[in-house]
Amino acid sequence: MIRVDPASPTPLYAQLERAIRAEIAAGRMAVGDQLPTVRQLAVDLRINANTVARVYAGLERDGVVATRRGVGTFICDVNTPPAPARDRERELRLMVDTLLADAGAIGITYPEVLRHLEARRARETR
Amino acid sequence: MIRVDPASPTPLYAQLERAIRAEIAAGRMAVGDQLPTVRQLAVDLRINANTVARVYAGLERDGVVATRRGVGTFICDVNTPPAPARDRERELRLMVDTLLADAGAIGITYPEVLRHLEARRARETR
Amino acid sequence: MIRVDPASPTPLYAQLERAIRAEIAAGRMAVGDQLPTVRQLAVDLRINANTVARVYAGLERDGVVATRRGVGTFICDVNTPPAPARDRERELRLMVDTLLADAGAIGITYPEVLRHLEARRARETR
Amino acid sequence: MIRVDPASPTPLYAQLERAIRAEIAAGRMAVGDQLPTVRQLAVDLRINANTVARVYAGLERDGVVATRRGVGTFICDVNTPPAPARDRERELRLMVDTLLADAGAIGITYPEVLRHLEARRARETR
DNA sequence: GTGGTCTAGACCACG
DNA sequence: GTGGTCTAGACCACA
Repeated sequence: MIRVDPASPTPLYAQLERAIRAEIAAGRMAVGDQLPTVRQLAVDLRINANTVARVYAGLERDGVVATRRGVGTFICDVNTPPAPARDRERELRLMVDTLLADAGAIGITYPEVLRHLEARRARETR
Repeated sequence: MIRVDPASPTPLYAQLERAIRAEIAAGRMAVGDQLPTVRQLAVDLRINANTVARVYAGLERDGVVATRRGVGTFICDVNTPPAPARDRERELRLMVDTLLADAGAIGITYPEVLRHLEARRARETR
Repeated sequence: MIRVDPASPTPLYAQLERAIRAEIAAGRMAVGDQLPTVRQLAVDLRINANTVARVYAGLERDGVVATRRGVGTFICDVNTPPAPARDRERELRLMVDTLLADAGAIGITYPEVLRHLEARRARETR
Repeated sequence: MIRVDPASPTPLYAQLERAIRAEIAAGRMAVGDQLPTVRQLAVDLRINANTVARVYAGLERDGVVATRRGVGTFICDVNTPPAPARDRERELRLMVDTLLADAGAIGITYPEVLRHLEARRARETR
C-alpha cells in the first residue's frame, strides 16, 4: 500500500510520514494495529532503515504511534486535533491549489480532476 | 497568482516550477508572454532571486521559456508533452490520493473536498 | 583529467559540463561509474561546490547521470544523441574555426596546430 | 562572415572579439581596412549596438584598430605579440583540449577531428 | 533594469 | 560523508 517516489523532490521522510498518516485517517489502520518493522518497511520501500526510523520517531513524538521495545510499533491515537474552521478552509484551499497545479503541470484540466474525484465517491468511506 | 509555501517539505524551486507550468497548461500564460522578472517574482514570493533564476533556467533547459539577455524571460512553448493516457490516469490517482491523505490528516473528509472542488468550478477556466 | 579555466569568458559550469560529457563520449567514463564527489571535484578544480552541484544537476536533468541521495552521482547514460551528419560536420567546422582563430590570435599557425594534434595521436584512445 | 551565437554560454562580446581577431589573423582583413560600422554590424548580428561598440573600444585599447571620428574604424595593427615558446605550447595544448572536449561532447572522436583538420590543409594559407 | 555567474556559508535529507 | 536547498551579496553581460 505505502509507496514513496525517490525521484520526487519531496523528501522521502515527508512522503512516508504523510502516507502513514493517510492510512490512519482513511481507517485502513486502527488503534492497536502494528506498523511494519523499521527494517521490513525499509526493505519494502528500498530506502534506508534510518529514514524509516526517523519517521517512526517523529510520529511517536506526536503521539500517533507508540513503540514497545522488543515488540514493535503500534498505532495509539487516530484522533486528528480538530482544527478551527477558518484554518481548515484555508488549508483545504491550499491543498486543492496544489492538486490543480500538479495536474495542470502535466496537462490535466480541472474538469478531469473533478470527474476523477466524483468517480471515487462510491469507493470512499469517509 | 503564483504562490509557494516555505513551510512545505517540497522545495521552493519545485513548487515554483510546477506552478509556472500549471499557469501555462491552464492557458493563463500564452506563447510570447513575458514572465515576471526574476527580481520582481522573488520579491513577490519573498524568496531569494537565485531560487527564481534557477527555476527559469530549468524551464529554459526544457524549452518551455526563452531568455533574451537584458530583456526578460518569455514563454516559447506551451506544449505539454502528451503523456500517455495510462500515465495521466496513474498520476492523477496519485495526486488525488495525496490530496485526500493530506486533507484526512487534518480531519477534512472526502465529501468536504468534493464540495470545495465543485464550488470552484465557476472560477476555473478549464 | 578534467580542468577548467577561470580566465575563460566561457562560464565555469559550461566548461565543466562539456568536459564531463567529453569524458563519457570518449569512453573514459562508463555506465555505472561514480563521478567524483561534488566537494572533491570542487576542491580539485578550485571552484565552489555549488558550481559543481549545478553541473551535476543539469546532467541529471538530461538523464546523463543519476544521483543516489547520500551515496553519490553515477553515469547512467552514455548515449550521445546521434546528431545528424550534416550538423556534426557543421559543428566540427565551427569548432575548428574557433581553434584556428584562437591560435592565430596568438601567432600560432595552421601547420603548428596540425603538428600538435598529430603528436597527440598516441595518447588518445578514440 | 562574422557570426555570433546568442545561445552559446560564451558571452557575445567574447565571441565577437575573437571573430574579429581571427579575421585579421587569417589575413582576411589587413591594415587600413575599414571595419563595418557599429550600427551596421549590430544589425547584421542582431545584437545591441552597445555590445559592438564595447568590442571595438576594447580592440582600440589594445591598439588593434583605430577609430577616426566621423569616418569609421580601421585596422591599424596586425602584429601578434610573439608569445614565448613555453606559453605558446601551453596555450596550444589548452586550445586543443577544448576542441577535443567540445567535439567529444557531441560524439565526434579524435580521428574525425584530425581528418577534418588535415582536409583543410589545402585551403589554409597560414 | 534585465538575466547570468560565482562565491561563501548555513542547514537539511539520506546512508 | 554524500548530495540538495536556500540565502546573501558581489560582479558581469546585455539592452
